[in-house]
Amino acid sequence: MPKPPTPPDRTAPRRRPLSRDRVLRAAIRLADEGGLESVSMRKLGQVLRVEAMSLYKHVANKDDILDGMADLVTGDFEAPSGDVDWKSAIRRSAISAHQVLVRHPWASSLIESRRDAGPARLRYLDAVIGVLSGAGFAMPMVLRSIMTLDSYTYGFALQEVAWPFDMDSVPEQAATLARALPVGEYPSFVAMAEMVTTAPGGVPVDYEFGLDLILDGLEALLNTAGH
Amino acid sequence: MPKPPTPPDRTAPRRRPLSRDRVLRAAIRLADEGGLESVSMRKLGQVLRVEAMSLYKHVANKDDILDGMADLVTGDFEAPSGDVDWKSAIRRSAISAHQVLVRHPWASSLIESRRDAGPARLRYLDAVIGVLSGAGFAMPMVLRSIMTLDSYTYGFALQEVAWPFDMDSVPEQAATLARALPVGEYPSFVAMAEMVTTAPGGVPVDYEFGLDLILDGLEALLNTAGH
DNA sequence: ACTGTAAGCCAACGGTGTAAGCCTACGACT
DNA sequence: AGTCGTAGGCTTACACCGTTGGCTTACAGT
Repeated sequence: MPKPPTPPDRTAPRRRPLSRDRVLRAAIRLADEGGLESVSMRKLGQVLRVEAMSLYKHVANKDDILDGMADLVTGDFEAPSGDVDWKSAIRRSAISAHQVLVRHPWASSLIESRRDAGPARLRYLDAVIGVLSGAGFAMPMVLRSIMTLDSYTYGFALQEVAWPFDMDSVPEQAATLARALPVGEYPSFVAMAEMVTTAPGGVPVDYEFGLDLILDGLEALLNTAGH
Repeated sequence: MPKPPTPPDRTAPRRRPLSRDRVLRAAIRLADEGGLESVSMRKLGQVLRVEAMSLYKHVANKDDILDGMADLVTGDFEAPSGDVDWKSAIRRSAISAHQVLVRHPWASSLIESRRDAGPARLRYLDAVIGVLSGAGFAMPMVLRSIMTLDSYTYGFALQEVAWPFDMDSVPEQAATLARALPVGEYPSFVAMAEMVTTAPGGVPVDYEFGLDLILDGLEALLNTAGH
């Protein structure tokens, strides 16, 4: 009788083994639900139905987990394609990155604060560098462009997720905020808050505004440099 | 004999009393030296020669301390002046903010992640809003401009302080980094690294590049809107 | 002189990351 | 078939963390 590799012992539920990838994905799920500070070794072990210390067989330490999480979500960024003009390629990939970052509110600060870039980040950076230098930017300019674009993207996502009110019910919340302020102390700020409360088309907080501002500026620099 | 309000008992060294401000400044000093994660109630009490629990007489909890730290460094930002043209006023204040942020490497992520703005931040925002709307920007545009400028500034500082190598000895470090990469895997990235190692005038990572890019873009929008 | 309160101290609880060691089942090799 | 190395779990323990609650002291005001 060809016994299966493991006897089907019903008492031992035969859970599938841990792996670095399984740990990282569980960590990401935890962070998505309860924020970065709610991912701890013990809670992680709990959702994986394993003792906390067992995680260390698949992961160096918690910092390694954070590195892995950062690189995993970076892997979801859509790398710029070399098939279209540089501007729309970069635009498209930047928007995709921004979407990923708001989907994982904890990711922006995490990625930016990691010391060494993981393979996914390297691959993404490599693609961006390739597109920009292929478009005619000199290397120092490529570096500056990337710094500018990345700073804006991560900074925007960071501000967005820390925004005091969720984007849907802005008006009433901004109103109560304005009421809580010492009267007359911040007149311009209050005027701004009032605009936010009464804007007909909703609040104009769109990532693409600054993105296009930067991209147009870069394009202008590219043209005048080669004029 | 007119006894002083407290008898000069030499055995009790008569340390000067705690205060919220003293706690916050000690916390900032701790963070400057050892990073944000080295700010703990116990260490804080230690440098203030006080038991950890005594801090709670002057501070609600640790989050309150973090809020206070964020607002204290925000108070060091130079608010834009209304006496010069809007562009150089904003430019000046943005550069000052950036300088403060690199002086306190932990501050960028902290300020951006705080939910409610403190008084210093409100005052700064109020001044910026005043200058921009005074320059002729419509309110929605003011909001967009601030979002863009702030995102860039905080994002840049964040990237800058997490930069793998300290800015002085870049070349050799970039060289070893490039050597550590799987050969041929990231060709554009390696080319970039080589540029960095051999750039004659140092690495062109300047905050002002992106800043001027954004400011020029805003200026152009202002002019075409009123054409 | 009494008394209320402000501001320090102390002990303890539940949480964190992780070092060290143990145990057991599996795969490979003789 | 028997042995053994090891991968992958578990257990214990330690040092540190933020914070609750209660205690004590010293000073200010009546």
